[in-house]
Amino acid sequence: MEQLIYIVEDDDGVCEVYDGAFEGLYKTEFFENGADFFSVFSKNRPDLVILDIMLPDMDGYTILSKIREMDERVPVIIVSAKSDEISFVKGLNKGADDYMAKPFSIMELLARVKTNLRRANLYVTKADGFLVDNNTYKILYNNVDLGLTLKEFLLLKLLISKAGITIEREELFREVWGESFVGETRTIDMHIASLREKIKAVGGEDNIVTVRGVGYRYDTK
Amino acid sequence: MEQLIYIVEDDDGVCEVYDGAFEGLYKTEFFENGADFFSVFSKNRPDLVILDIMLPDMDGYTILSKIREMDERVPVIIVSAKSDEISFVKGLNKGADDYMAKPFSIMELLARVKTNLRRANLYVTKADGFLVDNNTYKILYNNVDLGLTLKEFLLLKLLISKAGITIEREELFREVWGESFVGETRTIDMHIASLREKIKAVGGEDNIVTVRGVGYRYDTK
DNA sequence: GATAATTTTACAAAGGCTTGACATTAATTT
DNA sequence: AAATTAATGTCAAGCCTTTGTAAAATTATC
Repeated sequence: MEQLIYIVEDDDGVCEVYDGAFEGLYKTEFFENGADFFSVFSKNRPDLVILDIMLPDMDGYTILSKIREMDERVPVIIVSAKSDEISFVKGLNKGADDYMAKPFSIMELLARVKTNLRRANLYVTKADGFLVDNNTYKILYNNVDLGLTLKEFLLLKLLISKAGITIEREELFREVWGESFVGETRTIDMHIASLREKIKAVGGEDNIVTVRGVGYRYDTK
Repeated sequence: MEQLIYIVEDDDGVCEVYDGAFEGLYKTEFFENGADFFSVFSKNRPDLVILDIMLPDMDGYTILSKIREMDERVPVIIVSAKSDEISFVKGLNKGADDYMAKPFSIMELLARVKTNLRRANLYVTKADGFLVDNNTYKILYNNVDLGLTLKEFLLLKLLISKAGITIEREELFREVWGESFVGETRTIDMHIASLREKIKAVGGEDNIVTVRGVGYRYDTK
């Protein structure tokens, strides 16, 4: 699975550097400004974001906060010409995963991207045989497509990405449905049930654990 | 919940810097060399490791690899006086989560530690042979799952977290049940009883002390 | 309008929690 | 020291909440 990187950067020269560095390694998409970025990001999630903190239309930190509202986990590397600590610390506090000061070397860039991808994918790759493809919205188990619907995909992806951690029903609702928990309904259970069924259908074990009174958790073997 | 950081560093001056930076924030333990470190690490796991890559007895990368063999998840920040990229890339490839070049600032150090702890999501506390895992809602005693229900989990967690302090029945009720104390009932006693039973079942002592007329207290050995 | 996806409804099954009666123990009074 | 009182320990029955499941109803998609 080729990994996708979104790059928010308005300087063409710098974009070319990225392009050269990532060629053949990762798929990239470039965005000149925050608005362009979010029009795509809201629909499709990359595996990593490289974010220039100095942009024309929107403050980089605002973008970062918005990203974190929409996606808690996608790795964000912020890039800045300012090498002062204030912006560095500020970025990390706002939920950035890493920081690079311009100018940076190709090696440093590649190493940082690699580490951050490794980190983000740690759970996924560890999740015994599952492969989550955010581009196609498919999840494969031992290379067999589970044939999930959108809600099922989001739900299982969330569970797998937080493998080992129990996710409260309220949070599941918020993350998958984007709403706050609404009263009593069997919706979540329904989707869990079909996930279990579909996983079993391709020979997978049922590693989705019910935590009574709390929520669900995906447990690795 | 205080988090524990292991620091492998042979330079006393640098150790003092860490000490000052982390004071009151995190609990720290220092190790001068790899052998010392592993003698402790094999028995007790910290929440994060800071590893100097230049050590007298063992190559830092060897230590890193050994850590990763033993623990896939604990965040490791490598620190090096060499600011060259080779060691940086090498460390990241060997499974380090972050990298800092000496000299680094306190702010940078704290920010990196914070981010890495956040990411690790290690929400686990250890005390007195107990391991409270908020991710799975399990409490282990000597690595054996007590098999607690939710209420039992919350109750024991509360008792352990306030070890040595007697907690009034009213407070127990409020914290675990989320309500104020309602008249006379044997509910709390029941749960205490099953806790004692379950702890005994895995060979633990009964360290839950009844304080007549007040409440209960967990006493550390 | 047909098909697929999602939510709702209704009910069953499980599991956990509470209750009340009674036993036991500790503190207090006589 | 015995008696009294109050608080806690214990047990099992039953209730209540939560979850599982199937099917129907609704909503979205093409």
